[in-house]
Amino acid sequence: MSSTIKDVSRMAEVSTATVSNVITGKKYVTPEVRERVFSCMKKLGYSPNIAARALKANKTYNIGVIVPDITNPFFGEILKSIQAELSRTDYQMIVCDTDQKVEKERRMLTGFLTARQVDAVILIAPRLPVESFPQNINMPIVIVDRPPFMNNSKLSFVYSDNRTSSAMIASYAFNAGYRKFACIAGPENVPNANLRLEGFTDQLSVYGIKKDQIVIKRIEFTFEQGFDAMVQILAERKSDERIAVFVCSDIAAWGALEAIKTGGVRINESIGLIGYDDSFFSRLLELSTYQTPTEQMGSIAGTIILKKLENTSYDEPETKVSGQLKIRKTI
Amino acid sequence: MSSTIKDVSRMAEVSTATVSNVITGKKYVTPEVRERVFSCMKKLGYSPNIAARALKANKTYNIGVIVPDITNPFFGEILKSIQAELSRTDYQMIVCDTDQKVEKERRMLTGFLTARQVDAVILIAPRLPVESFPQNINMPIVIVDRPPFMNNSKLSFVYSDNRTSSAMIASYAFNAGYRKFACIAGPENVPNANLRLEGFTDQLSVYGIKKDQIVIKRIEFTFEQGFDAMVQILAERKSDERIAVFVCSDIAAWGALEAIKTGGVRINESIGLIGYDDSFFSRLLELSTYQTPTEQMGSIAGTIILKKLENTSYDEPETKVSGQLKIRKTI
DNA sequence: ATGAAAGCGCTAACAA
DNA sequence: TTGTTAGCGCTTTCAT
Repeated sequence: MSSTIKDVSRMAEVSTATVSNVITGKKYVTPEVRERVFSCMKKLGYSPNIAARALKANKTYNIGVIVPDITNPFFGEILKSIQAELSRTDYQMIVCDTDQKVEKERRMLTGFLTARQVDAVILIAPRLPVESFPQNINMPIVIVDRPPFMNNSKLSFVYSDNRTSSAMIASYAFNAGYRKFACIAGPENVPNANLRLEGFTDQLSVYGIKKDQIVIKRIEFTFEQGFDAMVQILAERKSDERIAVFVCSDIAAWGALEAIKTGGVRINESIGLIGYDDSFFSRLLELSTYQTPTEQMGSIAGTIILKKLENTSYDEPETKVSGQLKIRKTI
Repeated sequence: MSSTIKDVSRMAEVSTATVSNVITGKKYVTPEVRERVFSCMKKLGYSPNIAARALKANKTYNIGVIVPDITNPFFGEILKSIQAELSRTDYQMIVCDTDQKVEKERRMLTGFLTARQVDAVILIAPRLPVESFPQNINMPIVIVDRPPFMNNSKLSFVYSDNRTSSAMIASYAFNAGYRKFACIAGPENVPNANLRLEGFTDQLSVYGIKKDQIVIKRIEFTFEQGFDAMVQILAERKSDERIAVFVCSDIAAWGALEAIKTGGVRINESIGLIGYDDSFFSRLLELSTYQTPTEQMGSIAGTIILKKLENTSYDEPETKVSGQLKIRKTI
């Protein structure tokens, strides 16, 4: 066991209150006493017990962060910039990976909301349906990378307009001369995945291309499933048909790209490929994609959560950020 | 403010001790009382205050995890399997990214060791020099992906033999017909980086190739620096010289690969490239590399830390794991 | 300017 | 079987 405030007070021959005042600096203490206390703290290797403080102040200085997949650098980048923001303060992140499972997400969120182990929560790209989102929220929550879906003063959203950007993608592909389209879309329970599909197909309909003419595959956003979906598309394709494929997540687009290479099909001639997110590695693969500003999202999320924490009346329900189309070699 | 054990006890008309016994299940309580207590807990939406428990038990159920770069999927994979292990229990991870800075690492480690905010620490690929590693360690620590460097019953190491595997790489390159070699090595304060360089050059010396004939570049393990180092190697290379380049980290190898492509040099003919780690994306780039078993390391680290936590006499100072050479297209 | 003491919410030793 | 109570380490009010 290490030393307590009592040990310090005894050694410095003052009361624990005085030691506390020295530590917090909230009350004036004569310089000599302060010096004595400091030196005793050092001698004893004293440092305050966080749990005791947390109990007293009803504040843990922990922020729960729930993320779908920590090995995906897209989320890694967001996490990093959140931490960068928090590191200016005493707050730390408790990170939980849901493995892309709604059930785990629900359990973790409920845990955070009830156990008072954290002071606030940041939810990255959550999948919990609106209707089963907790109602009685007792701490600040920031939701990153998902369009606003409910109104609650505790809640803030940091997101980008996935529909508009997906429409841009459709326009680009059409203008590049493609007339046949496919979309490898995400799970139906990921709102952004639906928005991307809708933005894409709606824009194509403007060019007279009906939704039922578009090949649509629903997958989970993984490399393997992206690969498999593309294999199917290739198999169903009439020979020499030129298709623009919008894969709604880079990690799946990498899989699709691999399938194209494996299949010996010429990229950007027979098949045009465009992803979404612009995870770091897309640059290396020269994948055309839409760049979501991860760093910006993360740092805004961090800033908002800190403001909410220090000022309960702070209110910034929605922050929209935007990225840009990155055309490289695949379309 | 949410409800406390006192509220529950009042409502159920029992003492707080009884409520506590119901919760912990450590003492027998008559079924009727127990039911009554449970129903009151539910009615009040009660859940125990973690900070109070932590204070009482002197245990936080938090484990501090310090990682060099959370956006690097190599570390992401380790984190994920640590969390998978912890998720069977009540423990959670407090994740800190050091940004590859020794100073941040030191600060975070010291923080964890003193503030009693965590019950144990997992250090992933730490850079802190042996001599400045904390001496009086008061909680279990597991060090992942760094060779054992000190003896302390609180400390355990999970690592792989970087020297031997790097020697294998040298042998492979030599046997593939290369006679000119380069090594893009890591920072001098990363022990594994040195081991990789040594394993590589020592093995080459067996084939009669002296160290001063080998082109050696020291970099920080990033994409950009890998790129730059390769640009230099290419510039210094005599035309038509065939060189095998060992880049001691995949993330830098990706940069090197990019430089080779950009430079219009033929990979695996003029330049043979081999990385280290086998981060997920290396497969996509068809980079030859050495596969470090991240999942295994993470889950072993998790298991060990849990055992140490529940059984202070548990002692498993070193666990060595091994990976395998993955020869793909770049050498 | 400093100190005494209460109390944050919980658990556990001891009593009844 | 259940209750009373002390105390974990800290902060803060109220005295002095």
